[in-house]
Amino acid sequence: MARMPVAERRSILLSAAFAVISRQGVSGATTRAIVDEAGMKLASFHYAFESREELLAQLVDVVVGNQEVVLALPAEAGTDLERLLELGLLRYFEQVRENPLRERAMFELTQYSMRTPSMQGFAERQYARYRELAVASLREAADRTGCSWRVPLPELAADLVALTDGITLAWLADGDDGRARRTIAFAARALASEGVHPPAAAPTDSTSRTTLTGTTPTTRRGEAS
Amino acid sequence: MARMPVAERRSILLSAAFAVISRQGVSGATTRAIVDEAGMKLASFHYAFESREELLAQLVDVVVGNQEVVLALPAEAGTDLERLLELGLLRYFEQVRENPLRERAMFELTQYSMRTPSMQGFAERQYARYRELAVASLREAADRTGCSWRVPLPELAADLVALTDGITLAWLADGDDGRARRTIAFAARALASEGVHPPAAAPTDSTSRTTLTGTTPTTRRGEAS
DNA sequence: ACGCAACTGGGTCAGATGACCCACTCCATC
DNA sequence: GATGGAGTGGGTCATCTGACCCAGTTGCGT
Repeated sequence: MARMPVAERRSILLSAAFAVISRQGVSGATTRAIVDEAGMKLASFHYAFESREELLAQLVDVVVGNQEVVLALPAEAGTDLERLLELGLLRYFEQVRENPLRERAMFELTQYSMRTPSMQGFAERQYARYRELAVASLREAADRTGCSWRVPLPELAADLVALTDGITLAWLADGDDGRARRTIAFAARALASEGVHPPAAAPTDSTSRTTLTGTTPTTRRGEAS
Repeated sequence: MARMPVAERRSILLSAAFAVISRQGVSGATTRAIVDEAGMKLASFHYAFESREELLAQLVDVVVGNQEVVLALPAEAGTDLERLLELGLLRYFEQVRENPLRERAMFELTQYSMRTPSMQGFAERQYARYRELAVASLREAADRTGCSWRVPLPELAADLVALTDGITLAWLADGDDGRARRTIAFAARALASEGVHPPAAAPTDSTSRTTLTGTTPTTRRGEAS
């Protein structure tokens, strides 16, 4: 109803589309359903976007850009690496629990793009982004606990992404909180066992294992193997 | 064209529907697309099934029943637990690689059922089935290597399912074989570290850890973590 | 051979859907 | 306060879709 710049209208439509998709799936996100969700008239849709497909393509872009969590590390200093990872995963899980529809919509969009020729590459980009975020989180977790990783970080990031995906999917399917939390404990254990423990023991390498104040020591390691 | 009993017609239509879904998604599996795939006329569809929805429901049942692999243990006796698990996961992965469309269709059906009220419970049953299969595979893997599990088997099965799901999903998204194999190695390591090693060492418990011929010792343990 | 019920073909129908159109109405600017 | 274009409303149109129908055919048991 109200007059508004195209940009804002587009953005509202994108949000509305995401909302509809999370409830009805991509195929349920018809132009009419979307404008209805947005409280607009059908004509406004084609004023803002060339076509439904164009909106979907843009939505996919926005969504990849906005993706933020794979592992949500808590602010407080955790005790050891495993516990820190577990807390991070639990926090991620809480986000999923709070907003399951969001996750469903993400899976929905991924699958849609996987079988839409013109969107080839989106799924790839999405997972690249997930791993990128995972790398950052894992690096931070190691830094904070003064650990370092035995395997290349990007590789471990892929493991983390696989675990969170699997945990999320299973939880969306059966909603079993307890199981999800137990799997998270397993995931934390598994990931932490790829880390080298911090206690001021024998420095395994020639590098002079400096302070462990939590900021500087980048803990880059094992880029081979 | 040919005359055939309803049962066979139904089964052909179900296969055709699965094929269409793997290519076009559930929403692309219109009655027309399905009968086209099956080489039938539209009327035959409604002769065999009440409605499209009924076909979809039956498909979902069939598919859950046919589900077979989560971990495909090789026939030859593996060396140690980790290696055996890795080989099993690699074999599973080969199956996925050979038939990616099948996996896509499975995810598609899962998501469809998750947001279809009348099919609530399918996703749940599907994951229950996965875990059931995983339990069997893990038990066999332990038996074969004379190991036992430190955590309850059903719990470990959930971990395995999460891992295979995550690995499969990531591979479907980016098709990176190397990464999938590296994540599989990680998964094998992680799972194996929940097993108790076989070598004739000190029996940790009072139970008289009997033979390890690979059949009888059920290796049930830790039902209480 | 014959009857009849299982099965098929080629249609119809109503509703949904994406795309699009054009007369109208605001509002900012001059 | 005139005016031009950004934005809106209420349609239309072709196509797709699920459901359904009914006159015909064909194979099987008798």
